[in-house]
Amino acid sequence: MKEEVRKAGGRKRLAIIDGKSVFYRGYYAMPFLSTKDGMPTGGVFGFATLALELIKKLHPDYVCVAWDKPKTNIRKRLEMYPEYKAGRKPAPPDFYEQIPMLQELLAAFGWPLYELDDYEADDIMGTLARQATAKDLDTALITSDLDLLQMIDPNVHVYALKKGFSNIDLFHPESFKEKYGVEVAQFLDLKSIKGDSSDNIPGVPGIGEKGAVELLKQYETLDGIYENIELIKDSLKKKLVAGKDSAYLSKKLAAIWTDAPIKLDLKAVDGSKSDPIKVQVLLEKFEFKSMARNLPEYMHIEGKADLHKPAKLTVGAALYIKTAEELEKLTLPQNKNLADELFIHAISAKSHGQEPLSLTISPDAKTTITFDLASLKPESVGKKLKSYIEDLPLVGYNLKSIMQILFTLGIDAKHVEHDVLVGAFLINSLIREQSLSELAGADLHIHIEENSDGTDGIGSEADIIAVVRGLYDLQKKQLAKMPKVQKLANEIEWPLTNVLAHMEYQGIKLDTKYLKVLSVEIEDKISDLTQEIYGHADMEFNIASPAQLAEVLFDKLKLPTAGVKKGKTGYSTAAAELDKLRGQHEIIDLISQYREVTKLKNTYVDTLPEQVDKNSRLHTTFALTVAQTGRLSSNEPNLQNIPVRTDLGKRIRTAFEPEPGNVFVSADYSQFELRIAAYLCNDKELIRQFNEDIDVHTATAAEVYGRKTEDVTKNMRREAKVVNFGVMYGLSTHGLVAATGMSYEAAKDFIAKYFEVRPKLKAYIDSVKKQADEQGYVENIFGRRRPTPDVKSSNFMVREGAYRAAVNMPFQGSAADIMKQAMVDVQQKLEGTDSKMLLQIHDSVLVECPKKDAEKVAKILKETMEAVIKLPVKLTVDTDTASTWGTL
DNA sequence: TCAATCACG
DNA sequence: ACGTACGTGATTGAG
Repeated sequence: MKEEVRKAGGRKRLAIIDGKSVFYRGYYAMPFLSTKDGMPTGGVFGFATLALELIKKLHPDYVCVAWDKPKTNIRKRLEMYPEYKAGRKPAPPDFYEQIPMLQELLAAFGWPLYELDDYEADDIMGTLARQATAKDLDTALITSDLDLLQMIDPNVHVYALKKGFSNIDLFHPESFKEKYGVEVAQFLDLKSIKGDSSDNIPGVPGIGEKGAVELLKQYETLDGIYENIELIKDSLKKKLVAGKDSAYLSKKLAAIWTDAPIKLDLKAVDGSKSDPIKVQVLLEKFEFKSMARNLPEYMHIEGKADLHKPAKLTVGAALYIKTAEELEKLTLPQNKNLADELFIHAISAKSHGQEPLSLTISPDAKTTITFDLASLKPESVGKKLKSYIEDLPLVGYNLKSIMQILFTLGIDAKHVEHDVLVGAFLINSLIREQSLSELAGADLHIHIEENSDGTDGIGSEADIIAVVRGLYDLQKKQLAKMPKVQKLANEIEWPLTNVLAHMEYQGIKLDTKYLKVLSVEIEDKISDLTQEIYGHADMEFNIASPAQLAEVLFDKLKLPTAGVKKGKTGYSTAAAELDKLRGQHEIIDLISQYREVTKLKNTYVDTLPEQVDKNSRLHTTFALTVAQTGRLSSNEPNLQNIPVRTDLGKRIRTAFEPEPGNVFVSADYSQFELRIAAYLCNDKELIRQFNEDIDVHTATAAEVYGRKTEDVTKNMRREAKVVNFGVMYGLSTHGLVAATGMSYEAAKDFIAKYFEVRPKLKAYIDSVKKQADEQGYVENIFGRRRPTPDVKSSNFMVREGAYRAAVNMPFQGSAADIMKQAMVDVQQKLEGTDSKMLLQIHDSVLVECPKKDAEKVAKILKETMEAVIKLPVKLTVDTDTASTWGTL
């Protein structure tokens, strides 16, 4: 495995940034950069770019920023030479406008900014560098001001910004000499002769860099030159004599003072105090999008491995078992006690444990044993390892998938100690890449080349185990600081792993023959619809192409575009927009039908049968690390969005069937999220209504309209229902209009009234927004966190969207985790029976069981799910039994 | 690879 | 002035 560059000798490194000079570079490099609101951001951008480069490349342990205090910084030098830095133009106003942003950014990085009266940034940097050397640190000075080159020594290097700001020149003693032709120690002498026009330092008039270098090569120092002045040829001598005072003044002026009244406080400059979330939030706010996206890898997250060195991994001796004899002879290493973790990894050619390839176990850091499952007999490996693996607490990456490989060996491992994939997500759900090598790179700073096929480039099994071990150690520390999240992991996520593994492995049977018949039937329907549509359009076109369809509707048929939404590519033809045109032309309804039918055919009827196993069962994968709220998601195939709303949809569901002699039992939470909302905001009236089985939508309508329950019309109830759900999504007036067709005024009134009736709900929503603002994340009942960086966005849409998502999280997320807990409890109750949980669809579960057990199972489901958590508001579960999924 | 669309909760 | 419901995944057309 490759390692990042490491500092020689492992000395700690201090980076001191010349804040203003870096800022200036950015400011002039990107003069027109600004946010959408017109706030100039060029300087901040430059600084941020450099800051991230710095973290990425230098891995500093300590960081601080030196700042030229405007006006007073050069007071002392002016006493010596009133012309010092004369001719400098004052910074333009939009430069200073950006300073508050810079300060915010520095606060997020946790980097202190030092400025002093009478001392320039150079002096502050020089002083701190000297003190750092005394403390045995390496120092990196980051600046575009070459004066600092005089500070270079074996422990102090200068990183000089060239044009732009990601282009950096490193100066150490050798490179300095190479570039200037003199030693670092001669820097001041050089400058005292050649001067510096930018600082208005005079030097010796008439002698430039070339002449100065020649003189210094011969006489070494300024003093040396004047001591030997008689040896110098006349023309040069004349200039030197005339400029003697000027030369010595220049030397004094250019000298950096290393005695500034400041003390290097290592605690104050500790670079590990950076708050990556805050930094990300700010970068988003400043609209440095790609910078914000590419951040986490470089950033130091509390508890992570030190940035300057990759985590130390111990790669154990690898034992490879590939023959029956070797398996026979193997003595399994005994753990000292049963509490010791067993690290485990397994690979199969296909998902759900099919065609297993290898299994690796590692009881301690020195030992890894890999079993070649492609050549060994599954039963013999299972026999050897079953009780060993089942008894030990397991640690691995994606244990849900590993468990299914174990199933093929007859091993049912239930004891999860920690899963580093799920753990990484619980700690920070914003991680984008979740492969083991990405996690190793981002969190352990171990960089692994990806294989060309995109698989993990981690070579041997022993390496994989070492990485898992490293991530486990790290995440344990991180979770120790998030006790609620650790509890959530222990009590819900880890036990759920085995439950989901069984569900995925079990699969659900599909009547593929029936779907083939249905497919043909739909084909006829589609060709009929197609011909009719072509007839109306008086031309043939691709109905499935929104672009072509819009052209036919709005250009050819001249349907009115008033009120129709426009996207980037033109007028929208989405169902909601087509609805607005319904009645204007017969073609609209035909297109809607065409859409429904082709969608269902392409997505379900034709594709699901292709995905069944040899027993005609479909195996989905439930993802634990996708949905930001903590919900499960389902993919390949997605069995959480099988149609149900239309007739054709229900017919598709009938293709899902139990084995002969079995039935399906379903159980779903009624008004799941709304009940949780009632609890979370502690609205006594809403809680009462739920607990007394009152129809909450009707009751809400009655309250809002100030009527008796019996006077609530169907339409009023409908509106109330829309709002009841809408508030959990951060409903707006516009949204309500879109959903109900109410007038804008009526919708506004309704919402105002609604919150008058439910002040607690309003207060709760506001408190969640405040949390999102202030702590950068929101959490659900169990302490699961959702980071909310976008609430700081300066983009109205992004920001408001982030607030809505934040508000929704406690509702959707609490429901999600209650359901997960319920599944763990249900599984435990069904353990050892012939009843199998097959699917979870957010607020419901589907169980397959023998016909005779149906009633008993329904009772278990209802009782278990209702009792999963004790809340002031009652959770109600409805159950149903049927012989296909479509007839539930 | 992205945007649009639509299936579900 | 902006222009919306929250959370997903799969398919399709088009660049």
